[in-house]
Amino acid sequence: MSDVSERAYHHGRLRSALLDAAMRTVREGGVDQLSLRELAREVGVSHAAPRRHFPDRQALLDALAVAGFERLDNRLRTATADGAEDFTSRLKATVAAYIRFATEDAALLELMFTGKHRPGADQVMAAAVPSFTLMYEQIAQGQAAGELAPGDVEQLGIVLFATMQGIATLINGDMVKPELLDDLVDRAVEQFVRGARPAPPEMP
Amino acid sequence: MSDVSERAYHHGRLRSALLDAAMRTVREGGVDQLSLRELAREVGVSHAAPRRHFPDRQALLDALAVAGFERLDNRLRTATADGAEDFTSRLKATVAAYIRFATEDAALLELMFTGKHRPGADQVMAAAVPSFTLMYEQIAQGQAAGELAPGDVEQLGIVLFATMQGIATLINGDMVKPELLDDLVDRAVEQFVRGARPAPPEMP
DNA sequence: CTACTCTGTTGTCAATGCCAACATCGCTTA
DNA sequence: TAAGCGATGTTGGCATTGACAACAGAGTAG
Repeated sequence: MSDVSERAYHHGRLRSALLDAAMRTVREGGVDQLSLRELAREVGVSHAAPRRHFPDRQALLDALAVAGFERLDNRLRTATADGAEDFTSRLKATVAAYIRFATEDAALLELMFTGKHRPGADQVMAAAVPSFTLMYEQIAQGQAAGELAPGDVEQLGIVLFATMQGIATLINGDMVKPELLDDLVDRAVEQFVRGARPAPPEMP
Repeated sequence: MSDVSERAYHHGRLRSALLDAAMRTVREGGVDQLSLRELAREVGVSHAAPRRHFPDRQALLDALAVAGFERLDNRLRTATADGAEDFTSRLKATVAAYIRFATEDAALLELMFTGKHRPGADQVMAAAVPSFTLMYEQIAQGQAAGELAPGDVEQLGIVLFATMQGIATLINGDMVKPELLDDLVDRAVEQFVRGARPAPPEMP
Protein backbone atom coordinates (compact mmCIF):
# COMPACT_ATOMS: atom_id res chain seq x y z
CA MET A 1 0.00 0.00 0.00
CA SER A 2 1.42 3.32 -0.97
CA ASP A 3 1.49 4.68 -4.40
CA VAL A 4 3.85 7.23 -2.94
CA SER A 5 6.70 5.23 -4.38
CA GLU A 6 9.36 7.66 -5.55
CA ARG A 7 11.15 6.82 -2.30
CA ALA A 8 11.75 3.51 -0.65
CA TYR A 9 15.33 2.48 -0.94
CA HIS A 10 14.01 -0.92 -1.62
CA HIS A 11 11.32 0.21 -3.98
CA GLY A 12 9.11 -2.72 -3.06
CA ARG A 13 7.37 -3.04 -6.38
CA LEU A 14 10.38 -3.26 -8.60
CA ARG A 15 9.37 -6.37 -10.42
CA SER A 16 5.98 -5.16 -11.47
CA ALA A 17 7.31 -1.69 -12.14
CA LEU A 18 9.87 -3.17 -14.49
CA LEU A 19 7.26 -5.24 -16.21
CA ASP A 20 5.02 -2.22 -16.67
CA ALA A 21 7.77 -0.09 -18.07
CA ALA A 22 8.99 -2.91 -20.27
CA MET A 23 5.50 -3.50 -21.57
CA ARG A 24 5.20 0.15 -22.46
CA THR A 25 8.53 0.21 -24.21
CA VAL A 26 7.83 -2.91 -26.19
CA ARG A 27 4.44 -1.65 -27.29
CA GLU A 28 5.91 1.62 -28.41
CA GLY A 29 9.27 0.74 -29.80
CA GLY A 30 9.38 -2.98 -30.28
CA VAL A 31 11.38 -5.72 -28.62
CA ASP A 32 14.76 -4.61 -29.91
CA GLN A 33 14.24 -1.26 -28.32
CA LEU A 34 14.11 -2.83 -24.88
CA SER A 35 17.26 -2.32 -22.81
CA LEU A 36 17.63 -3.48 -19.24
CA ARG A 37 19.74 -0.50 -18.33
CA GLU A 38 17.39 2.01 -19.88
CA LEU A 39 14.55 0.28 -18.09
CA ALA A 40 16.37 0.58 -14.80
CA ARG A 41 16.85 4.28 -15.48
CA GLU A 42 13.17 4.81 -16.20
CA VAL A 43 12.16 3.10 -13.01
CA GLY A 44 14.84 4.91 -11.07
CA VAL A 45 17.03 2.07 -9.89
CA SER A 46 20.60 1.12 -10.58
CA HIS A 47 21.51 -0.72 -13.71
CA ALA A 48 21.99 -4.05 -11.98
CA ALA A 49 18.82 -4.01 -9.93
CA PRO A 50 16.65 -5.77 -12.51
CA ARG A 51 18.97 -8.71 -12.29
CA ARG A 52 17.45 -9.64 -8.91
CA HIS A 53 14.09 -10.19 -10.55
CA PHE A 54 15.09 -11.35 -14.00
CA PRO A 55 18.30 -13.36 -14.31
CA ASP A 56 18.79 -12.17 -17.84
CA ARG A 57 17.10 -10.26 -20.59
CA GLN A 58 15.39 -13.34 -21.93
CA ALA A 59 13.71 -13.96 -18.60
CA LEU A 60 12.17 -10.52 -18.79
CA LEU A 61 10.97 -11.15 -22.31
CA ASP A 62 9.43 -14.44 -21.27
CA ALA A 63 7.64 -12.77 -18.40
CA LEU A 64 6.37 -10.14 -20.81
CA ALA A 65 5.11 -12.83 -23.12
CA VAL A 66 3.27 -14.50 -20.29
CA ALA A 67 1.67 -11.21 -19.31
CA GLY A 68 0.78 -10.69 -22.94
CA PHE A 69 -1.04 -13.99 -23.13
CA GLU A 70 -2.98 -13.11 -20.02
CA ARG A 71 -4.06 -9.85 -21.54
CA LEU A 72 -4.96 -11.54 -24.77
CA ASP A 73 -7.00 -14.14 -22.96
CA ASN A 74 -8.92 -11.47 -21.07
CA ARG A 75 -9.71 -9.63 -24.25
CA LEU A 76 -10.85 -12.77 -25.99
CA ARG A 77 -13.07 -13.88 -23.13
CA THR A 78 -14.83 -10.59 -22.63
CA ALA A 79 -15.35 -10.26 -26.36
CA THR A 80 -16.75 -13.76 -26.50
CA ALA A 81 -19.00 -13.19 -23.52
CA ASP A 82 -20.31 -9.93 -24.96
CA GLY A 83 -20.89 -11.51 -28.35
CA ALA A 84 -24.27 -12.38 -29.69
CA GLU A 85 -25.84 -15.71 -28.95
CA ASP A 86 -25.64 -16.76 -32.55
CA PHE A 87 -22.65 -19.03 -32.94
CA THR A 88 -21.06 -17.47 -35.98
CA SER A 89 -21.51 -13.96 -34.68
CA ARG A 90 -19.91 -14.83 -31.42
CA LEU A 91 -17.04 -16.48 -33.18
CA LYS A 92 -16.58 -13.39 -35.28
CA ALA A 93 -16.49 -11.29 -32.14
CA THR A 94 -13.75 -13.46 -30.72
CA VAL A 95 -11.70 -13.37 -33.87
CA ALA A 96 -12.17 -9.65 -34.24
CA ALA A 97 -10.95 -9.15 -30.69
CA TYR A 98 -7.89 -11.23 -31.44
CA ILE A 99 -7.06 -9.24 -34.51
CA ARG A 100 -7.60 -5.98 -32.70
CA PHE A 101 -5.19 -7.05 -30.01
CA ALA A 102 -2.75 -8.27 -32.59
CA THR A 103 -2.68 -5.04 -34.55
CA GLU A 104 -2.65 -2.76 -31.54
CA ASP A 105 0.10 -4.67 -29.79
CA ALA A 106 1.97 -5.99 -32.76
CA ALA A 107 5.34 -6.05 -31.08
CA LEU A 108 3.95 -7.79 -28.03
CA LEU A 109 2.24 -10.42 -30.13
CA GLU A 110 5.43 -11.07 -31.97
CA LEU A 111 7.21 -11.51 -28.69
CA MET A 112 4.54 -13.96 -27.58
CA PHE A 113 4.64 -16.25 -30.57
CA THR A 114 8.09 -15.77 -31.90
CA GLY A 115 10.49 -18.57 -31.15
CA LYS A 116 12.28 -16.32 -28.73
CA HIS A 117 11.41 -18.59 -25.87
CA ARG A 118 14.52 -20.61 -25.40
CA PRO A 119 14.02 -24.08 -23.96
CA GLY A 120 12.64 -23.77 -20.50
CA ALA A 121 9.91 -21.43 -21.50
CA ASP A 122 7.25 -23.79 -20.28
CA GLN A 123 5.58 -20.86 -18.65
CA VAL A 124 5.16 -19.12 -21.95
CA MET A 125 3.66 -22.16 -23.56
CA ALA A 126 1.44 -22.71 -20.56
CA ALA A 127 0.26 -19.12 -20.66
CA ALA A 128 -1.05 -19.68 -24.15
CA VAL A 129 -3.18 -22.64 -23.16
CA PRO A 130 -6.25 -20.78 -21.88
CA SER A 131 -6.74 -18.94 -25.14
CA PHE A 132 -6.43 -22.13 -27.09
CA THR A 133 -8.90 -23.72 -24.74
CA LEU A 134 -11.31 -20.91 -25.38
CA MET A 135 -11.20 -21.69 -29.06
CA TYR A 136 -11.78 -25.36 -28.38
CA GLU A 137 -14.77 -24.50 -26.26
CA GLN A 138 -16.22 -22.36 -28.98
CA ILE A 139 -15.77 -25.13 -31.48
CA ALA A 140 -17.42 -27.60 -29.15
CA GLN A 141 -20.36 -25.26 -28.69
CA GLY A 142 -20.68 -24.88 -32.41
CA GLN A 143 -20.78 -28.62 -32.75
CA ALA A 144 -23.35 -28.95 -30.00
CA ALA A 145 -25.46 -26.34 -31.73
CA GLY A 146 -25.27 -28.34 -34.93
CA GLU A 147 -23.44 -25.58 -36.75
CA LEU A 148 -20.25 -27.56 -37.07
CA ALA A 149 -19.81 -31.18 -37.93
CA PRO A 150 -18.62 -33.33 -35.05
CA GLY A 151 -14.94 -34.13 -35.10
CA ASP A 152 -11.64 -33.47 -33.42
CA VAL A 153 -12.10 -30.25 -31.53
CA GLU A 154 -8.41 -29.64 -31.06
CA GLN A 155 -7.49 -29.88 -34.72
CA LEU A 156 -10.31 -27.61 -35.75
CA GLY A 157 -9.48 -25.12 -33.06
CA ILE A 158 -5.85 -25.02 -34.05
CA VAL A 159 -6.70 -24.38 -37.67
CA LEU A 160 -8.90 -21.49 -36.67
CA PHE A 161 -6.32 -20.13 -34.29
CA ALA A 162 -3.65 -20.45 -36.92
CA THR A 163 -5.74 -18.54 -39.41
CA MET A 164 -6.20 -15.69 -36.99
CA GLN A 165 -2.55 -15.63 -36.10
CA GLY A 166 -1.59 -15.76 -39.74
CA ILE A 167 -3.79 -12.86 -40.71
CA ALA A 168 -2.34 -10.86 -37.85
CA THR A 169 1.18 -11.64 -38.99
CA LEU A 170 0.43 -10.68 -42.56
CA ILE A 171 -1.13 -7.40 -41.53
CA ASN A 172 1.61 -6.53 -39.07
CA GLY A 173 4.25 -7.41 -41.60
CA ASP A 174 2.69 -5.05 -44.14
CA MET A 175 2.16 -7.91 -46.52
CA VAL A 176 -1.52 -7.15 -46.72
CA LYS A 177 -3.24 -3.82 -47.14
CA PRO A 178 -4.91 -2.83 -43.88
CA GLU A 179 -8.08 -1.85 -45.70
CA LEU A 180 -8.67 -5.48 -46.44
CA LEU A 181 -8.57 -6.40 -42.80
CA ASP A 182 -12.24 -6.23 -41.86
CA ASP A 183 -13.46 -8.08 -44.89
CA LEU A 184 -10.70 -10.56 -44.43
CA VAL A 185 -11.69 -11.42 -40.91
CA ASP A 186 -15.34 -11.81 -41.81
CA ARG A 187 -14.51 -13.92 -44.76
CA ALA A 188 -12.09 -16.10 -42.87
CA VAL A 189 -14.61 -16.91 -40.20
CA GLU A 190 -17.42 -17.57 -42.61
CA GLN A 191 -15.18 -19.69 -44.69
CA PHE A 192 -14.09 -21.62 -41.65
CA VAL A 193 -17.63 -22.28 -40.55
CA ARG A 194 -18.70 -23.25 -44.02
CA GLY A 195 -15.81 -25.63 -44.32
CA ALA A 196 -16.57 -27.34 -41.05
CA ARG A 197 -20.32 -27.46 -41.02
CA PRO A 198 -22.28 -30.69 -41.16
CA ALA A 199 -22.36 -32.47 -44.47
CA PRO A 200 -26.02 -32.64 -45.46
CA PRO A 201 -26.95 -29.10 -46.47
CA GLU A 202 -30.74 -29.01 -46.46
CA MET A 203 -33.72 -30.93 -47.69
CA PRO A 204 -36.87 -28.86 -48.05
CA MET B 1 36.26 -16.03 -61.57
CA SER B 2 38.47 -17.56 -59.00
CA ASP B 3 37.23 -19.49 -56.08
CA VAL B 4 40.77 -19.09 -54.82
CA SER B 5 39.59 -16.36 -52.53
CA GLU B 6 41.58 -16.56 -49.32
CA ARG B 7 43.69 -13.75 -50.77
CA ALA B 8 42.55 -10.74 -52.67
CA TYR B 9 42.94 -7.64 -50.61
CA HIS B 10 39.66 -6.64 -52.02
CA HIS B 11 37.98 -9.98 -51.59
CA GLY B 12 35.71 -9.35 -54.54
CA ARG B 13 32.77 -11.37 -53.32
CA LEU B 14 32.34 -9.83 -49.94
CA ARG B 15 28.69 -9.04 -50.22
CA SER B 16 27.56 -12.49 -51.20
CA ALA B 17 30.05 -14.08 -48.81
CA LEU B 18 28.53 -12.07 -46.00
CA LEU B 19 25.04 -13.02 -47.03
CA ASP B 20 25.96 -16.69 -47.16
CA ALA B 21 27.60 -16.67 -43.77
CA ALA B 22 24.76 -14.66 -42.32
CA MET B 23 22.21 -17.06 -43.74
CA ARG B 24 24.04 -19.94 -42.15
CA THR B 25 24.28 -18.24 -38.80
CA VAL B 26 20.63 -17.28 -38.77
CA ARG B 27 19.51 -20.76 -39.70
CA GLU B 28 21.62 -22.26 -36.97
CA GLY B 29 21.42 -19.80 -34.15
CA GLY B 30 18.60 -17.41 -34.89
CA VAL B 31 18.53 -13.74 -35.69
CA ASP B 32 19.78 -12.55 -32.33
CA GLN B 33 22.88 -14.63 -32.77
CA LEU B 34 23.89 -12.62 -35.78
CA SER B 35 26.71 -10.16 -35.16
CA LEU B 36 28.27 -8.04 -37.85
CA ARG B 37 31.69 -8.28 -36.27
CA GLU B 38 31.52 -12.01 -35.85
CA LEU B 39 30.40 -12.25 -39.42
CA ALA B 40 33.36 -10.22 -40.58
CA ARG B 41 35.64 -12.53 -38.64
CA GLU B 42 34.16 -15.62 -40.26
CA VAL B 43 34.62 -14.19 -43.69
CA GLY B 44 38.07 -12.95 -42.87
CA VAL B 45 37.71 -9.22 -43.26
CA SER B 46 37.99 -6.36 -40.85
CA HIS B 47 35.11 -5.48 -38.59
CA ALA B 48 34.11 -2.43 -40.55
CA ALA B 49 34.18 -4.00 -43.98
CA PRO B 50 30.55 -5.12 -44.01
CA ARG B 51 29.56 -1.50 -43.65
CA ARG B 52 30.44 -0.90 -47.29
CA HIS B 53 27.76 -3.33 -48.38
CA PHE B 54 25.20 -2.95 -45.62
CA PRO B 55 24.85 0.47 -44.04
CA ASP B 56 23.66 -1.07 -40.82
CA ARG B 57 22.60 -4.34 -39.31
CA GLN B 58 19.00 -3.88 -40.35
CA ALA B 59 20.03 -3.61 -43.98
CA LEU B 60 21.68 -6.99 -43.74
CA LEU B 61 18.58 -8.48 -42.15
CA ASP B 62 16.40 -7.04 -44.86
CA ALA B 63 18.64 -8.49 -47.52
CA LEU B 64 18.46 -11.84 -45.77
CA ALA B 65 14.69 -11.64 -45.70
CA VAL B 66 14.61 -10.94 -49.40
CA ALA B 67 16.84 -13.89 -50.08
CA GLY B 68 14.59 -15.97 -47.86
CA PHE B 69 11.53 -15.08 -49.87
CA GLU B 70 13.31 -16.02 -53.04
CA ARG B 71 14.16 -19.40 -51.63
CA LEU B 72 10.65 -19.88 -50.38
CA ASP B 73 9.22 -19.00 -53.72
CA ASN B 74 11.47 -21.49 -55.47
CA ARG B 75 10.45 -24.23 -53.11
CA LEU B 76 6.79 -23.46 -53.52
CA ARG B 77 6.96 -23.37 -57.28
CA THR B 78 8.83 -26.60 -57.75
CA ALA B 79 6.52 -28.31 -55.27
CA THR B 80 3.51 -26.98 -57.12
CA ALA B 81 4.89 -27.99 -60.47
CA ASP B 82 5.70 -31.47 -59.27
CA GLY B 83 2.29 -31.86 -57.66
CA ALA B 84 -0.48 -34.01 -59.08
CA GLU B 85 -2.88 -32.62 -61.59
CA ASP B 86 -5.75 -32.88 -59.18
CA PHE B 87 -6.39 -29.46 -57.74
CA THR B 88 -6.60 -30.36 -54.08
CA SER B 89 -3.55 -32.60 -54.22
CA ARG B 90 -1.51 -29.92 -55.86
CA LEU B 91 -2.62 -27.42 -53.29
CA LYS B 92 -1.62 -29.81 -50.57
CA ALA B 93 1.78 -30.19 -52.12
CA THR B 94 2.25 -26.45 -52.11
CA VAL B 95 1.14 -26.06 -48.54
CA ALA B 96 3.28 -28.97 -47.43
CA ALA B 97 6.28 -27.38 -49.08
CA TYR B 98 5.59 -24.15 -47.30
CA ILE B 99 5.36 -25.84 -43.95
CA ARG B 100 8.51 -27.80 -44.60
CA PHE B 101 10.39 -24.63 -45.39
CA ALA B 102 8.89 -22.95 -42.36
CA THR B 103 9.91 -25.64 -39.93
CA GLU B 104 13.34 -26.21 -41.39
CA ASP B 105 14.18 -22.53 -41.51
CA ALA B 106 12.16 -21.29 -38.60
CA ALA B 107 14.48 -18.43 -37.75
CA LEU B 108 14.64 -17.30 -41.33
CA LEU B 109 10.88 -17.38 -41.70
CA GLU B 110 10.54 -15.32 -38.60
CA LEU B 111 12.94 -12.79 -39.99
CA MET B 112 10.93 -12.66 -43.19
CA PHE B 113 7.55 -12.00 -41.67
CA THR B 114 8.37 -10.34 -38.44
CA GLY B 115 7.82 -6.62 -38.37
CA LYS B 116 11.54 -6.10 -38.26
CA HIS B 117 11.43 -4.34 -41.57
CA ARG B 118 11.50 -0.72 -40.61
CA PRO B 119 9.86 1.66 -43.04
CA GLY B 120 11.70 1.56 -46.29
CA ALA B 121 11.61 -2.18 -46.54
CA ASP B 122 9.76 -2.05 -49.80
CA GLN B 123 12.17 -4.63 -51.10
CA VAL B 124 11.15 -7.09 -48.45
CA MET B 125 7.48 -6.61 -49.15
CA ALA B 126 8.11 -6.83 -52.86
CA ALA B 127 10.05 -10.04 -52.41
CA ALA B 128 6.99 -11.64 -50.88
CA VAL B 129 4.76 -10.82 -53.82
CA PRO B 130 5.65 -13.75 -56.07
CA SER B 131 4.68 -16.32 -53.47
CA PHE B 132 1.40 -14.58 -52.83
CA THR B 133 0.84 -14.49 -56.53
CA LEU B 134 1.43 -18.20 -56.73
CA MET B 135 -1.35 -18.73 -54.22
CA TYR B 136 -3.66 -16.47 -56.20
CA GLU B 137 -2.93 -18.44 -59.32
CA GLN B 138 -3.71 -21.67 -57.61
CA ILE B 139 -6.97 -20.28 -56.36
CA ALA B 140 -7.85 -19.07 -59.82
CA GLN B 141 -7.10 -22.48 -61.27
CA GLY B 142 -9.28 -24.09 -58.66
CA GLN B 143 -12.09 -21.78 -59.63
CA ALA B 144 -11.57 -22.48 -63.30
CA ALA B 145 -11.71 -26.18 -62.57
CA GLY B 146 -14.98 -25.69 -60.74
CA GLU B 147 -13.54 -26.82 -57.46
CA LEU B 148 -13.85 -23.43 -55.86
CA ALA B 149 -16.68 -20.97 -56.09
CA PRO B 150 -15.90 -17.85 -58.07
CA GLY B 151 -15.04 -14.83 -55.99
CA ASP B 152 -12.28 -12.52 -54.95
CA VAL B 153 -9.08 -14.41 -55.62
CA GLU B 154 -6.95 -12.15 -53.48
CA GLN B 155 -9.02 -12.49 -50.34
CA LEU B 156 -9.20 -16.24 -50.67
CA GLY B 157 -5.52 -16.51 -51.33
CA ILE B 158 -4.67 -14.40 -48.35
CA VAL B 159 -6.80 -16.51 -46.06
CA LEU B 160 -5.04 -19.63 -47.26
CA PHE B 161 -1.65 -18.03 -46.98
CA ALA B 162 -2.48 -16.83 -43.50
CA THR B 163 -3.52 -20.28 -42.43
CA MET B 164 -0.23 -21.74 -43.60
CA GLN B 165 1.75 -19.01 -41.94
CA GLY B 166 -0.23 -19.40 -38.76
CA ILE B 167 0.30 -23.13 -38.56
CA ALA B 168 3.99 -22.58 -39.09
CA THR B 169 4.12 -20.01 -36.33
CA LEU B 170 2.26 -22.26 -33.92
CA ILE B 171 4.54 -25.18 -34.61
CA ASN B 172 7.72 -23.14 -34.44
CA GLY B 173 6.55 -21.52 -31.25
CA ASP B 174 5.98 -24.93 -29.68
CA MET B 175 2.35 -24.13 -29.15
CA VAL B 176 1.33 -27.22 -31.09
CA LYS B 177 2.69 -30.70 -30.82
CA PRO B 178 4.74 -31.52 -33.92
CA GLU B 179 3.04 -34.90 -34.24
CA LEU B 180 -0.14 -33.10 -35.20
CA LEU B 181 1.54 -31.29 -38.04
CA ASP B 182 0.83 -33.62 -40.94
CA ASP B 183 -2.80 -34.16 -40.07
CA LEU B 184 -3.13 -30.48 -39.45
CA VAL B 185 -1.91 -29.52 -42.87
CA ASP B 186 -4.13 -32.02 -44.59
CA ARG B 187 -7.10 -30.95 -42.59
CA ALA B 188 -6.47 -27.28 -43.11
CA VAL B 189 -6.34 -27.65 -46.87
CA GLU B 190 -9.38 -29.86 -47.06
CA GLN B 191 -11.27 -27.55 -44.82
CA PHE B 192 -10.26 -24.60 -46.93
CA VAL B 193 -11.40 -26.24 -50.13
CA ARG B 194 -14.63 -27.38 -48.57
CA GLY B 195 -15.30 -23.89 -47.28
CA ALA B 196 -14.74 -22.29 -50.64
CA ARG B 197 -16.27 -24.75 -53.02
CA PRO B 198 -19.30 -23.94 -55.14
CA ALA B 199 -22.58 -23.73 -53.27
CA PRO B 200 -24.96 -26.12 -55.01
CA PRO B 201 -23.70 -29.59 -54.08
CA GLU B 202 -25.65 -31.87 -56.38
CA MET B 203 -29.07 -32.36 -57.84
CA PRO B 204 -29.85 -35.90 -58.80
C1' DC C 1 50.87 9.71 -64.92
C1' DT C 2 47.29 11.65 -62.17
C1' DA C 3 42.96 11.95 -60.17
C1' DC C 4 38.95 9.63 -58.68
C1' DT C 5 36.16 6.13 -56.75
C1' DC C 6 35.25 1.56 -54.79
C1' DT C 7 36.37 -1.36 -51.21
C1' DG C 8 38.60 -2.63 -47.12
C1' DT C 9 41.41 -1.34 -42.60
C1' DT C 10 42.47 0.85 -38.03
C1' DG C 11 41.10 3.23 -34.24
C1' DT C 12 37.64 5.02 -31.34
C1' DC C 13 33.10 5.72 -28.76
C1' DA C 14 28.97 5.03 -26.31
C1' DA C 15 25.84 1.54 -25.03
C1' DT C 16 24.72 -2.86 -23.52
C1' DG C 17 24.39 -7.46 -20.93
C1' DC C 18 26.33 -9.92 -17.47
C1' DC C 19 29.04 -10.66 -13.30
C1' DA C 20 31.23 -10.00 -8.60
C1' DA C 21 31.74 -7.50 -4.39
C1' DC C 22 29.63 -4.56 -1.29
C1' DA C 23 25.56 -2.09 1.20
C1' DT C 24 21.00 -1.76 3.20
C1' DC C 25 16.52 -3.08 4.67
C1' DG C 26 13.29 -5.92 7.10
C1' DC C 27 12.05 -10.15 9.18
C1' DT C 28 13.06 -14.03 12.14
C1' DT C 29 14.69 -15.98 16.23
C1' DA C 30 16.98 -16.66 20.35
C1' DT D 1 15.78 -6.49 22.00
C1' DA D 2 19.59 -7.58 19.50
C1' DA D 3 22.08 -10.66 16.43
C1' DG D 4 21.76 -12.76 12.29
C1' DC D 5 20.38 -13.56 7.79
C1' DG D 6 18.32 -13.48 3.37
C1' DA D 7 16.17 -10.64 -0.04
C1' DT D 8 16.82 -6.50 -2.59
C1' DG D 9 19.77 -2.64 -4.52
C1' DT D 10 24.24 -0.35 -5.60
C1' DT D 11 28.95 0.37 -7.52
C1' DG D 12 32.47 -0.92 -10.45
C1' DG D 13 34.18 -3.48 -14.10
C1' DC D 14 34.64 -6.34 -18.39
C1' DA D 15 33.98 -7.99 -23.04
C1' DT D 16 31.14 -7.37 -27.03
C1' DT D 17 28.75 -4.81 -30.17
C1' DG D 18 27.09 -1.32 -33.80
C1' DA D 19 28.26 2.89 -35.70
C1' DC D 20 31.40 6.38 -37.23
C1' DA D 21 35.68 8.90 -38.98
C1' DA D 22 40.11 8.91 -41.03
C1' DC D 23 43.19 6.48 -43.76
C1' DA D 24 45.05 3.02 -47.39
C1' DG D 25 45.26 0.02 -51.39
C1' DA D 26 43.63 -0.94 -56.16
C1' DG D 27 41.45 -0.44 -60.24
C1' DT D 28 39.97 2.94 -63.82
C1' DA D 29 39.43 6.99 -66.76
C1' DG D 30 41.24 11.15 -68.36
